[in-house]
Amino acid sequence: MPVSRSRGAESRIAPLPMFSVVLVAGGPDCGAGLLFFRLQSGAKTFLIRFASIFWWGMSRNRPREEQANGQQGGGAPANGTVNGTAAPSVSGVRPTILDLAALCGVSPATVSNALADKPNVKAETRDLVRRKAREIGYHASSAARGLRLGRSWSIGLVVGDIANPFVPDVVRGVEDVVWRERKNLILCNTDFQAEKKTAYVRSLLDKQIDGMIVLSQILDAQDMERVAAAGIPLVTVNRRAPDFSTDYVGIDNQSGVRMAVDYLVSLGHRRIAFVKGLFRSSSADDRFAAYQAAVQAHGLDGDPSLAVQGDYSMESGDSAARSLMALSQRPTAILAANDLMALGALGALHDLGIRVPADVSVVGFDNIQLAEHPLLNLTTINHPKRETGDAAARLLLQRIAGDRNEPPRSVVLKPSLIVRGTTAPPPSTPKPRRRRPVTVRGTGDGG
Amino acid sequence: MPVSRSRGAESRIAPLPMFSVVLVAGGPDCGAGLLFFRLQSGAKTFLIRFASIFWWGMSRNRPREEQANGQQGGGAPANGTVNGTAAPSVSGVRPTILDLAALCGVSPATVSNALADKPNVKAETRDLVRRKAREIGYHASSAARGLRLGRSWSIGLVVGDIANPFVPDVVRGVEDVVWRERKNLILCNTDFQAEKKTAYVRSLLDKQIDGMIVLSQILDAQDMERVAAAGIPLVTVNRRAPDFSTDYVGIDNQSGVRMAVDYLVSLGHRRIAFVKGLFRSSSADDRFAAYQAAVQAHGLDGDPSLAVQGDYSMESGDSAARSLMALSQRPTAILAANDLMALGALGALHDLGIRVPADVSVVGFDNIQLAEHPLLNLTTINHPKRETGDAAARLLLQRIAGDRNEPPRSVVLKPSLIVRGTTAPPPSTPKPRRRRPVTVRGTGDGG
DNA sequence: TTGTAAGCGTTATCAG
DNA sequence: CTGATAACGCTTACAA
Repeated sequence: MPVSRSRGAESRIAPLPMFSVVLVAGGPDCGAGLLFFRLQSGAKTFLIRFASIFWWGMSRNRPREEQANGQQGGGAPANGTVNGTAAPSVSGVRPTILDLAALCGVSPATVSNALADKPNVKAETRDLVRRKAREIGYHASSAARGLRLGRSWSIGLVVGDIANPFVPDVVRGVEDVVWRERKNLILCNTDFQAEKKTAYVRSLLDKQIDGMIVLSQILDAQDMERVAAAGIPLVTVNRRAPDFSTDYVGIDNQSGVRMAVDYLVSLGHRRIAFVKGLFRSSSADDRFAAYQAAVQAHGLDGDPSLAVQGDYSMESGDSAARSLMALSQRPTAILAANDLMALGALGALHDLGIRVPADVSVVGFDNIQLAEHPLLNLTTINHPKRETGDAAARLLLQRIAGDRNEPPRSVVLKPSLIVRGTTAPPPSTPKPRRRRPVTVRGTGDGG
Repeated sequence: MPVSRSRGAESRIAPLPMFSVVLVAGGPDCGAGLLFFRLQSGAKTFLIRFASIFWWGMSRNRPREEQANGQQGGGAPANGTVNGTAAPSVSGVRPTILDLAALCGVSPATVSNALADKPNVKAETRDLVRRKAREIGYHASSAARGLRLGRSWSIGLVVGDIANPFVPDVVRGVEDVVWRERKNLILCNTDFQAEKKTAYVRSLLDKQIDGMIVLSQILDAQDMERVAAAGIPLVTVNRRAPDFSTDYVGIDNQSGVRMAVDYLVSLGHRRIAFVKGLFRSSSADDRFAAYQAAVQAHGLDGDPSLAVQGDYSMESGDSAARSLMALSQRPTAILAANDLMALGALGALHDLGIRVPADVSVVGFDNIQLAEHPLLNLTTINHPKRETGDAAARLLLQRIAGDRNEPPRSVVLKPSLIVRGTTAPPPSTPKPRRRRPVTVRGTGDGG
């Protein structure tokens, strides 16, 4: 079927090979004559719309059984203009609102209103539009809609390293909430590189994202300013930006660490080592400060060599443990600023033939999924990861929907102590308070 | 500074509270008089542009030192139209190409060309435009550009569960490649729910994504058709869609399983159990089929009760191991279709007091990050995860850039055996072939 | 080398 | 209740 015959169309249809022509919508039962064809040629598909012809030849609400064929012969010039005569146009297969309007015999405005469930459209019309829309598979272009409305229905999620076991759980929480509003998630993995971070932020702003969540990192001042200037709501997670106050979700690191130390002390430990997290991370600072405070509060051995620097990686936990065990006066317990380092320490101790928890106790922070594996069985502080993502997303959505001038809100989640198998009284301690049975998921120590 | 004085603007500026007015760009050294102001009121920021006034009062390329103030008094009607007189317009803070054009004293077309590095623009002009663009922080709206060009510079990544430790590594690989072309990643977490999958696909299509990667799942026929009809390149990973041939990245499951079985046999095992993956997953099928083939090839005990169903979760590995150990004739080795199940099995065996590898050997598949932890130390088949993501993204980008009619390509990655501490000769076997030196520390003592 | 103008597909406004 | 129309911000023929 040489559809490409018509005059005005040739310039757009280009050299057409053999096409199979299939009626997609329209026809006797559709109220508007033969209208939509699907052209298939190999993998390529086009949708031909005779939208304009409809306007040209027929009275608006004429019901059906029109001359159901032969129309494609009529040459016609301009295309796209909804008024006068027009040629069939070949589009990249997506029907537009104009198509749908023509198909239903209403104006595009009405289609828009009908689809948006605006009150000012007759139920009958609305149903017609909806039905036809489904029929031809119409979906509004989000580019067009975004351009018009200045929104994009997507939110940017900036993470440092998605492969860090802590991160995906948070992402999961975010996704869950965001999905409920049918917004999309744009995942930005910065590798903690300033340049990549900046570039991603720019890209997100160009995309007119509705909002942004930044996980465990800070944006530099300029980026923050850009985001603020664009009026994009921002929620920071785990790490506050200095000098900028934004909505924030975090965890009470202080009380988390405190619980761990308290628990260790209750077991009888006096020399408790700490493996610090990454430099310049506020959560790392918080946790370390809390450790120091707790040590002081309990009047423990404040030997500064008990605090060693790590970087949140398993390797750093490994080497931290080795250096601690090399100390002339070993600690009897190691508290790490995250689970990965605690697991690293566990590995090192195992290697060194030091028994856990008989010789040394180990406590982590985060409670990543594998921490509960029977062979690891790590006592740790639970960081509610999914809840974190959930809260961040909620905060963001509220901010998007609501007043942007309200003061920033914070959600600080509560950590909890999860006692597993890597903690016990220190060696040669004349049994202190009774140790809880392992595997119990209690919080706080029995005391 | 009562900027809102001018006539035509009032309808848009709305009831303005106190604003602080800051000169952003323009001024004596900018070639176009005072042009850009930033209005700040509380958290809200506006950018005021006198773009049109420029057109109205001044000759085009007039250099500088114009009447540098007092312009805002002049009432002016229409705004946005580049010709005649116009009022200052208040936009949601983003300068548009028109602003930049006016600021540079050139047409928007020239700005566009300059920014796109088109050859037909004088170097001088190009540099001017670029400089000014940076100065006022101009960035093209991707909605507008996307609308015009029908692309979006984002690619959809459909995963089942981002929290599965296998997934983030693949995502990481994808992100890495995609980022190089400055495309964004839209993360779609389907929870393996058909309905969510469909909805996400639709949403992605609405967004005019440039391409799509589907990880470890299949889209139903209708979704596949939609994607194909929209002409969106699609790469499937780990799992082929039946009836649709697409670009594909996977791993040679067969040879992976074969390697594992061969290795176990070489250690002397004859009763090798298999923990199957999720029903209806092609990779699970492949791996199970490969197991069966290998068992047959080696003439091993084909006892069907040695094959138990799992679902890729740790729990299912746990219960699989328990049921296997409850058999009257126990296997001497357990091969699991993924690491999570293998780890679950490890846990169960530990619980049951069965020594690994002394009593039973365990082999996993995937080599997730924690498998190498000294306390787990799981012998496994490495699945190159990052490379998988990398390859998928490459394939996709090539397809996007290149001819979409070329036949689909497949990349099948090679697995490799990673011998760690969970494998050894079966008990009471009069030393078979020499066992490889166990490179890493043993495991399974537990306490 | 630059400018003009026509869209891309929506939705909001306002008029019927 | 429905329709015409004007944006939204950009790119790309085509014209100058």
